[in-house]
Formats: sequence, structure tokens, C-alpha cells
Amino acid sequence: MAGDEVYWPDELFADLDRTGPVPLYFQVSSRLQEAIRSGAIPGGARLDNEISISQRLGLSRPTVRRAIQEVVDKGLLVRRRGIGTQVVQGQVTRQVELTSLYEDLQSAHHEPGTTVLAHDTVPATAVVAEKLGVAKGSDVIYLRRQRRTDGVPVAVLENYLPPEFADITTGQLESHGLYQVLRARGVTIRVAQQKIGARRAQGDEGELLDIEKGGPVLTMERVAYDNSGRAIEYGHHCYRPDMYSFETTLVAK
Amino acid sequence: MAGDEVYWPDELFADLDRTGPVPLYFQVSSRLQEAIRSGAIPGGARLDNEISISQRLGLSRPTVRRAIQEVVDKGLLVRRRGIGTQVVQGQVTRQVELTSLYEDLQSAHHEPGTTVLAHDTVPATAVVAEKLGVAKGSDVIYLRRQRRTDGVPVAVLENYLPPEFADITTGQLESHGLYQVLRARGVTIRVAQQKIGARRAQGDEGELLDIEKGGPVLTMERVAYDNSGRAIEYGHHCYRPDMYSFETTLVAK
DNA sequence: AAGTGGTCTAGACCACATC
DNA sequence: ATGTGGTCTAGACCACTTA
Repeated sequence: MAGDEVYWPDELFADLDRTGPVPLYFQVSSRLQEAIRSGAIPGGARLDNEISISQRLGLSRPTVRRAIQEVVDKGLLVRRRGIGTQVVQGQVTRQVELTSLYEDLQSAHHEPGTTVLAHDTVPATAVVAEKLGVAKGSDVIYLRRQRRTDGVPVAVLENYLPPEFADITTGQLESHGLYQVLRARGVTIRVAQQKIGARRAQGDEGELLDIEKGGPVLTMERVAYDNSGRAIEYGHHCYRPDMYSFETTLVAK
Repeated sequence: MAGDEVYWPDELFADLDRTGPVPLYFQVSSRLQEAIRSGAIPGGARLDNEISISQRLGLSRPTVRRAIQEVVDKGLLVRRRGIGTQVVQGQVTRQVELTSLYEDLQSAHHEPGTTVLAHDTVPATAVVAEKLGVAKGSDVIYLRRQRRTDGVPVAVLENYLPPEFADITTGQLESHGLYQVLRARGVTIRVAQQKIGARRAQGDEGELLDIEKGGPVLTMERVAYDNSGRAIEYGHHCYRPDMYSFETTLVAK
């Protein structure tokens, strides 16, 4: 009765690579996630305890704990002291990643398209200057783009960037996402603060999104920071609500 | 030149409690966050390295690492191998926590109010049954509430719960948030999956939110799971966009 | 009493960035 | 060559849950 319904498919973890660059905890957590998402470990199942797992995998307990914790943080597992570790029931959705809309659409196997509506150097307003951490009135890059998927308009994107990105070309922006362009220049976005809301379509947004004038749009405002904590991008975007939404998984600490 | 602008206010960490129930890493990370949010450690500052910190605090390096990692995960710090740890520049906003709207409003020092519009036992539709993991057509609790802050309507909330919560009273719901009522019964929400979007106000929502008929509303759909991974609540809510928005901090892994 | 996850230690070696 | 964070080990003790 003690060991009822304890799942731990050892065979999934048989060939861990101890020499390559991929951390052991990452190899374990990846395969564990895959096993849960695929249903190989069913919802509600209890996992074996940490000590037993670490012995069977030939890993230390901290390493196994870290692997499990990664999966807990993604909302697929739940841990209780004195009880054990269980798989969350119900269908799982993928996490909101720190990627641009362009990559979101790409990974969803659609054909993204971009029209650059504006691409200028403008003086920073008070708001833009504060968000980017530059002097008010100093030069910043202003972008306005229409984003489509399979020919259907999805979003109108307005971005402000520091002046060092003045040499980004319109052509680059029409064939790649902004974050891809930045990454190709060695800039990695590490942290972003987002605010999601809704309002009526304003000005030419209705036309650009091909929706009724004054119809509802989903809005997102974002400030993104690079490796060193410097603000790299400030944007406020609006999305066609029938074409896009935001998904999140929250885990209580 | 080596030790330029390295911040680490030792005095903030002088009196750590090694006997109480609060983990050491938590004490350190809390005070570190407070120091950053208050500006005591300014944006862009470099932190001292982990070994040095652990020696000065009399803690092991893993404990210090864990404390720092907590702050990194909240988007306040950025770490780079071979470089060090730096404070993210720009104003910081607080994290979206796994709390109910009621508690959000409470903590913002406003006076929340609730009107229960419906409180019934109904047969589960196919969608509700799937989300809650119960049989289609079986009894579930249906709630519809209007939420106000300082007398102004903010949201219309529709929730479905498993039948074991049939004894929740309308009175409880009018003076507390749903999550507070659940917690008082020993149910702790641990994981939630949310989807945020926008649409036009439908039916009586315009009246209930005191906005124009057909005006935009912000929507949120959520499934919440307890300690053991069981689905406890399914809801779809709509919010007055001028009264509410969702803020998130994303950190790349 | 037995079993579980939660915390903490004191090291070790490595990969990466800078000088 | 040096300094940084990233990973990993092999234990220890504790708090909590269940029986």
C-alpha cells in the first residue's frame, strides 16, 4: 500500500550526457516536462521521492531537486512537505516566453509579415525619456509597424529605441522581428515589464487592423532591459483581440 | 580600479535570525529587494561577488546564491558570468501575484465591494466539465458577481467550482474575495493558468460596468489548481479597461 | 515512528569575460 | 592570469504529514 501509483520512468533518464555543455538538471527537467506534457506521467500521479530518484539516476539530491523545481515553476508539478510531489491535473498550456510577437507567430507555423509605417529619429518626449533612461528631447529611434499573419493584420506596434540603433534598416525590420535584429547585434533582452489592457481603436488603427472603427483592441506596453540592466526598448502596441491573446501560468511561492 | 562602485550595505544584513522559522535566504533576499526598491542600492550598481558576500554574512555560498536568484527572478537584478551582478535600471513595478482581484484592490488601499448576481447549482457544460475535471452534466457551483472599488464598478466575475463548495454562502462572498473564502476552508491555490484578451461588452455587462453599450472590456479566463494539483476554480471575467490592467515582469531563463 | 520535502553547509571544478 | 557566476557533490538537520 505504501508505494501505490508512484511514477518514475527510469528509462527516460538512462542516457544523460555528463560531458556536454547541457547541465544535468536541465536534461532531467526537460525530459520530465516532456513526459508530463505527453501524458507518459498522467495528471494526479505521484512522483517517487527525491532521495530515491537521485540514487537511481546517479545524481546528487540538490541536482534532482533543481530539476524538479524547474518543472514546479512551470506549473506542471506541485510539491507538499511530508506528502510528496504530484502532477497537476488538467491540460497544460505553454508558458509566455520573453520573445517578440514575430517569433510567437513564426513558432505557431504561420507566415508573419511586416509593413514599416514609420522609421524616424525623433526627440524623446518626457515619457519616452524616462522609460529609456535618456535625456528629454535627445534623439531616439521611433518605429511604427503593422504585423500580419497569413495576410491578416494582427497588431500595430510602436517602439522607441536608444540612438545607437540608428543604423537598423527598414529592410531588416520587414524580414525579422525586432528582438531578432537586436540579438544579431549582440543585444540580449533579459528582463521586461509589461502592462496589458484594452481600449477602443484610435486614429488609423481600425483601418490598419481591419476592424470596425472604435472597436476593441488589446494593448500592451513594455519596457525591455538587456544583460546589463539598461533599458533597450519601450513600446506600446495594440492587437486585434480575435487574433491574439496573452497566456500566463502563475505559481504561488 | 578593480573595486569601483561595488555596493553591498553590510549593515542591512547584520541581524539575521538563525533560530526563527524564516529561512536565511529569504531574509537576505527580502532585504536586498527592499534596498533596491528604496534606491539604497541604485540602478546600474554592481553587487559584490558571491564568495565575498557569503564570507561577510557568515553564510554558505549556495544560500547567498539562492537569495540573489530570488531577486533576479523578480527582474530587479541581472547576472552575467565572468562579469558580476548588476541592478536593473528604471523604475520597478511590483509583480503580478497569485491573488484574487479582491485582495489586489484591498492592498491598493481602496474599499472593495461585491454584489452577488447569481449563486446556483447548475449542470456542468462540456467546457466547464473539462476545465474542472468533472463529469459533463454533473452539479457544479455557478457564481456571478459584480466587483466595485470605492463604489465604481470594476469587473463582472463568473466562476464555476466543484460541488463540494455548495455550502459557501452569498454573505461570505459579499464580504470576502473568493480566494479568501477558499483559504478559510483550508484550500490553497497553488497554480493558475490565465488567458488575457479583449472584446466588446455583451448583454448586461455594459450596464453592470457603467460603460457604453458595446464598449471595450478586458477579459481574463483562468483555471486554478490547489496543493494537490486538482482543479478548484474556472472563471471568465471582464474588467473595465479604464479601471484595471495586468502587469507582469518577464525574465529570460 | 517513518517518510516526505525544505534548508543549509563546505567544499570542488568548470565556462566565460577581462586584463 | 585573474575574477566572475554556473554547476555539482555528499552529506546534515529540520518541519511537516500520515499512520
